[in-house]
Amino acid sequence: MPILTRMGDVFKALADPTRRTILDELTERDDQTLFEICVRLTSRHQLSLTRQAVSQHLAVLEEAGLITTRKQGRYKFHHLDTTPLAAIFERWPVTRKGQAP
Amino acid sequence: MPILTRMGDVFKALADPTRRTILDELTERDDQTLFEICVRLTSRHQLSLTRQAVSQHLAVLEEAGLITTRKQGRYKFHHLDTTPLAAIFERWPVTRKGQAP
DNA sequence: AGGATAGGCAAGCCGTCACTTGCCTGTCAA
DNA sequence: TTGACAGGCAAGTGACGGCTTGCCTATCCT
Repeated sequence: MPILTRMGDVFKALADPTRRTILDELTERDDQTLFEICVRLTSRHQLSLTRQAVSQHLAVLEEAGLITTRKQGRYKFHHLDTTPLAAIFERWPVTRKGQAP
Repeated sequence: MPILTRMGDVFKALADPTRRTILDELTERDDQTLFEICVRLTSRHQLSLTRQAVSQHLAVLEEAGLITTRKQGRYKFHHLDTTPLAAIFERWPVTRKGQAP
């Protein structure tokens, strides 16, 4: 798994609303397993998805560098990593009101 | 054209590499017309696209609130607006090294 | 050992999206 | 006023993405 992820992968990963919800879930509670994420997606976000669907979403997020995984026994924990998002602001600086043009 | 744009529209707009290149082009030189953007996409980014293709891309970007348009005679100028990007960081704070956990 | 649990692999379906093609509207200059 | 220029609308096509289904591997607990 390459440390340097392509910028397009980050945007592609963020393009799907389910994947954004997964990031929300990991923001609130980090280092969850695949099944934990499945359960919380259905119980808290009214999303009924197959385990494989969530697994594929997690693969996309990992390829984008937005999450890292850690295997421990038969469990695989998913850790949120928001550092790739910083590249967005370096590319297009956000102009807030009161800033110099 | 609503001022409040859906968050999903922003990510959908950023998902396409051509649209990201258009944002780059407007970052470097703001308030360009459709034809100017077409020319600069082909001459500076080796992208050969139809005028309609670029027009549709601009429509997506405008719907996402990332660009605003201003009609003047038969010209239509496109102005970059990066303020919708700020919502990304408010949603998932970027943790840089040296920050408190 | 053996069943239950956590996860992976691969093929197939269907909707969405990017792009093209063709034609139409509005504006400016000679 | 007529042609050239800037842009818009709409239908059609091909490819990619999200999701499912079915089956397989690995780890843990009696």
